[in-house]
Amino acid sequence: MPVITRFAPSPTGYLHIGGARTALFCWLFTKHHGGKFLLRIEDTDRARSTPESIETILDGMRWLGLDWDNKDSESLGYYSQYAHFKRHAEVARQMVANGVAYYCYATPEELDAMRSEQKVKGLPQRYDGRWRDRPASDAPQGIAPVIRLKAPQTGETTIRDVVMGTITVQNSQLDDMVLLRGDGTPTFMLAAAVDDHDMGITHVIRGEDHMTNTFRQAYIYKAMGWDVPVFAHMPLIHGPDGTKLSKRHGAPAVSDYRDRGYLPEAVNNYLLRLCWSHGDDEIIPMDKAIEWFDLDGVGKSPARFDFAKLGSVNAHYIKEKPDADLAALAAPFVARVMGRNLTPAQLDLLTRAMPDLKPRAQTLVQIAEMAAFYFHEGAFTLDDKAAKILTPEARQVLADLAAKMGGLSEFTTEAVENLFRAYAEEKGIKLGAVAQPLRVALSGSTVSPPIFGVAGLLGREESLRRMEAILRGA
RNA sequence: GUCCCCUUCGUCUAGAGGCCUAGGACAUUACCCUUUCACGGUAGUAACACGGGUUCGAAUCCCGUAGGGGACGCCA
Repeated sequence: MPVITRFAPSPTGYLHIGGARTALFCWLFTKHHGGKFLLRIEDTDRARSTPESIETILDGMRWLGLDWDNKDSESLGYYSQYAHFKRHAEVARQMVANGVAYYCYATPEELDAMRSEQKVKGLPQRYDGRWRDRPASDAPQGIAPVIRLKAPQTGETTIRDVVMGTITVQNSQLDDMVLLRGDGTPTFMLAAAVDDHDMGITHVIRGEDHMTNTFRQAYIYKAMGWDVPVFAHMPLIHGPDGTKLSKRHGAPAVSDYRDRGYLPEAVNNYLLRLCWSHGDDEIIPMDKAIEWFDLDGVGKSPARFDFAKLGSVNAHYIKEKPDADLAALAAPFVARVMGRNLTPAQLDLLTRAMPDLKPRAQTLVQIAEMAAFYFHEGAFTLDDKAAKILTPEARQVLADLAAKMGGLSEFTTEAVENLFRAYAEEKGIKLGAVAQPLRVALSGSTVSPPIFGVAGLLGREESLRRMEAILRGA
């Protein structure tokens, strides 16, 4: 039987990085087995679902390269749960007709009161089944009832989960959850089960926070006589402090990673290694991931998110990326730092500078910050450290060398370096004593890529302009 | 509170009863390389939550304890 999986986010905000990890595992599992990976947007909560949010999710998925297989077969480009609400309602009503679900007229206020009371008494907070066995004649006027599942109250339920193992729960722990709301829209509990069945999903891969829902959804399958899919619940990703990863931890959305200059291949690689491993392998490109990934390798314990490690993985993929590609990716970040877009000539310079920039950065943002000086116009604002370099001696060095640089027959990195080395040797001073003043003059800072290379890239005219500007400045 | 799950270096993990003096990666420390900063290289610090079993032998199996996480909505 071919594998069919789905990723089913609700469009009520951004694409959560934890959700992306689940999607990645799901996608990898599907690709590994040559199956189909479907995208379903769970937009039944009309009050909270937004089109912007859907676009954000789609964007995130595309950025990560997690393409779904139903984008051409659905009119919207994905399966919309809300579009199928009639089907969900029909199933709910059928369950009532079959005696496995019932109408409940309890108001939300009434249920709130019930839960508060349970909490005060230290009892489990569960629906108490007050309408479970009441005859239809008791139905009050003017209240739109919900439909609840008539869950079994005795015995136990066992589900087999590929990751979590065989788990059994006493049915007395289950309550009668709402399947259809008073307004006729389905709840997640119903809609997800019905859609998974209708879409032919063979493997339900989702976050561990859905674990307890599984026991209850199992009854929907049973009541409808449907085959139960294979369940696989992924451990959650926690923040550095061990609690559920959220806004509080800084970067909960996939878009945050793009904005911070992480490469999608690095994010995927990092995410892949959370709760899953392949021996001692750390750098795992997508093709290898597809080859190696399977659900039996997924661990049960949650993982904490570590930005330092993500940074190092990102640094690896940055070094690996061709200069021109990287320059194109970094250009918007450089533009952000400079406050204006790069000209084609500047993009070309950025590309040529990339070999010097790449090994020094963990993110595109860092590349941009480091590269900004190449495109700087006017005088630099020097910090204390840089200003301190410019002693009268250093100024003399710069003045001497500026004159010599003007006379260089060929203005290349090697020529400038040879010139400076010869000068340092001749004067009996360290190379640093000539290189640092040049660095400050050309980059405006005490830290930069190798400075002779910078001079070579900037060219004679611009290099001399910057040196003279520094010499003119007090 | 009730139920479910989890527990190897700071973090991600390897580990399927003897290969474990517990391996790798990130982080961290020192040194080397070096025109600054990085990259790279070398070396180091650092963990089987605790307590009982089972066994000739346990990080690996069992039980308990503690700690952590998750779920308990007309959210998904």
